[in-house]
Amino acid sequence: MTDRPAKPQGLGAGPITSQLGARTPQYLDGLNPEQHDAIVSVDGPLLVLAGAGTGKTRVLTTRIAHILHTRRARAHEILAVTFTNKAAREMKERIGKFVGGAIEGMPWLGTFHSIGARILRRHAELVGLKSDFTILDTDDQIRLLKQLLQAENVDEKRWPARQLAHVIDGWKNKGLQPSQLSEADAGVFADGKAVKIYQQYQARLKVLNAADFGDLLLEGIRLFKENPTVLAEYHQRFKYMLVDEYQDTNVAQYLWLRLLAQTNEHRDTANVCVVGDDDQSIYGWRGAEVDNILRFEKDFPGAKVIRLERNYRSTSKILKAASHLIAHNEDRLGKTLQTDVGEEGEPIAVTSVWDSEEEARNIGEDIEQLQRQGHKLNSMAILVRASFQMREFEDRFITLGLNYRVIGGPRFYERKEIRDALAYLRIVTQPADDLAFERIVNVPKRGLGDATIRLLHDAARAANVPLVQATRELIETDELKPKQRSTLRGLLSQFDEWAMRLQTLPHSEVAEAILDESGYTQMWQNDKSADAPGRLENLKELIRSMEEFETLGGFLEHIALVMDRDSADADDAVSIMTLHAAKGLEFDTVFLPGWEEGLFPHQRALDEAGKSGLEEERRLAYVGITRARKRAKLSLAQNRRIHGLWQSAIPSRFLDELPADVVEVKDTGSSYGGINYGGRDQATKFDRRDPFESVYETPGWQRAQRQHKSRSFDRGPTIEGELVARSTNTASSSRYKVGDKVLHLKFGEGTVAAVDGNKLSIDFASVGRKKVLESFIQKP
DNA sequence: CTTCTGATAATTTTT
DNA sequence: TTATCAGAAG
Repeated sequence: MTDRPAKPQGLGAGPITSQLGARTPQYLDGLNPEQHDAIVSVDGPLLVLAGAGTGKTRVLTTRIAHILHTRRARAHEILAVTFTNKAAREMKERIGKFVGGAIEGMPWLGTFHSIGARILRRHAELVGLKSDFTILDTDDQIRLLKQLLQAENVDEKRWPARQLAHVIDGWKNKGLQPSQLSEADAGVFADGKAVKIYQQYQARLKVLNAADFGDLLLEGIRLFKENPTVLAEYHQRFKYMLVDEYQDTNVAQYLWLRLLAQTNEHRDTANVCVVGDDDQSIYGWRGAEVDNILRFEKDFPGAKVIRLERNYRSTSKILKAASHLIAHNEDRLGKTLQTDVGEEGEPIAVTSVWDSEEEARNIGEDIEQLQRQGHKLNSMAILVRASFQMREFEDRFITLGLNYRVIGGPRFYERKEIRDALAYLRIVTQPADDLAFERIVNVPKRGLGDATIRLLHDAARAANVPLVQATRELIETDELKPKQRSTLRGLLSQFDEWAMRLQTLPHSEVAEAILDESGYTQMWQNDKSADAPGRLENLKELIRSMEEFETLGGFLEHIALVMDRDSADADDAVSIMTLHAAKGLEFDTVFLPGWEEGLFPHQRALDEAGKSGLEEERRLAYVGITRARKRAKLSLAQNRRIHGLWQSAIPSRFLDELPADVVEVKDTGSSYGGINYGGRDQATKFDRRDPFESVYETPGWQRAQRQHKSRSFDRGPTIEGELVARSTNTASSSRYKVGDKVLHLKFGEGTVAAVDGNKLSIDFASVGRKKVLESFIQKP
């Protein structure tokens, strides 16, 4: 019996019942042919190329509903991976609607990391861990690496632990264990010691019974490779696999998936469906390989490819602008989005303003105006390239009394007080957790300083036991001074006491007691600083959220892996977030500020990844514009304060890449010059010049010239035929010397008082001494 | 051992 | 501009 409908459209079927095939299921109503095809093609490998706003999530969730409905597999036999918790949650909700609320049955729907952790815990002993291992976050990671660097006598100034963490993360993203690295891979870090320390780091993690984010996948790969029977178990379990945002997978994730999707004697076809959009790949810096999506057909021979190109979100003008922009990228599979909205809509507005303050003011006014016209704040969003841009908007909105909400700011669990509290919980449940112990031994202050800690460390290392164990032994000796000894003894007995209480009492209750009895709460109550009350509030919130979890372990897992922050969705508020955070969302009106060279495209992306970096930035721009349903409003500031210093900026090259006929340029009175579109007139491409001045004397031009010259000497990543403005110019020495008379755009005339590389101290006639960047001054 | 001070550095995106 | 860190003084 087949339930596959003959036609895409359903026949107005009634509610979904568990009876098979009686009618065309309702969930297949209202789909376009491609979507329908993507949903019902459940057997064999399938690649769905889903452009922005083409109903990707709908396809994914409906597909799962379809598999369930047709009884091809049961809920626990479907593996569905997403990148973010948000996406996972959304999918759960939507599937829940199809299936009628019984979502309990989708245990294998989640992020790569949460599913990786889940699998790893079941077989932890096979990779040298215990099933209750701790998941370390970046902070822990860095502190651990710091210790290892110290032990290796590496100069931390020159080779910061943070940087090493990046290097190691990079390896892990590529699926590389220390043993798979050769001398040649060591790179320059700390004179090639990186591999050695990576090895030590991994060993240390095992001792600590801990895994970092990368391990959740990397150790999973090792587990599957070394234990074919375990892998076979999952082969049997997962009848269908689905992957969201496939363009964002890194090598490790790819390997992990491929192991699970392997064909073998038990199955000759992999029912794996991946959904993605190469034009929305924006996580290359995190190790994502667009290649994965580009070579899917090779990996899975006979794979079916379906393109979703009908956009149900944006007006044709918005879509045209976005398509035109992204067409400048060379590395893409190529799609042609067509609008289904049937509305031309408003043109893309581009506003040039004097500085970032004015930008915030303008956008604030626009928002108020829209609000007066009856638009909800919830339907508007400001998407920035870098999080520091957010502050200006927040400031402005506070003075305006405009409701806003910041999405994806500092995560709840990254706050100091939360991490401290968690460390207490961790050390109680997990006595081997040295990192947690170190974090809280002297918080609040107990008179246990460096000297004492070092002693504990030495003892622990000598005996090769965790710190807590070493401490237990040390307090029985005279190694410690009496005062410290009794303090430590007291602390340890508290640990024991709390651990005991956890056996019988509810964990949230014990947690509260821990925070009180340790003096941690008191510490913040005594703190007179402005943010102390907020921190206490956060601690309360922490305890409250613990109540939702059955076990403490479950709660700790949630904290480690889930970035969920309760956002008060109920209020009407403008959203402020980064472009990265905006992926997958949509708004009627989208404000895109800061379209300036150096900020967007971001200088670092250009410096570090050259052309591919530029293309990724362009995809980011594409993502930004395609978030808009009805209105996209771009803006750029001619001056921006980067860190204390004013920098002048030139318009983003992306502005030149927009089709002139759907763009409407606005220029506020306070700026001079204008912007030029279409890029036909090269002389005015970076057009922000004083009308009385030659083009070739503008700072932007001069800077570009200088960069252009200096670049022929170093072989840093460059972009052919593009003039790349760099904000800093570390290599060359200054063109100026003390006593030179100079001219600065904002500060006017002045005299050079000191030269420090490319930074100059200048005494200005009008504003006194200021530090400025050489690139922003000129000879009068 | 703690606290204060001054200096210095660093500013993208995140599971 | 801001946060963080090291060093010196208490």
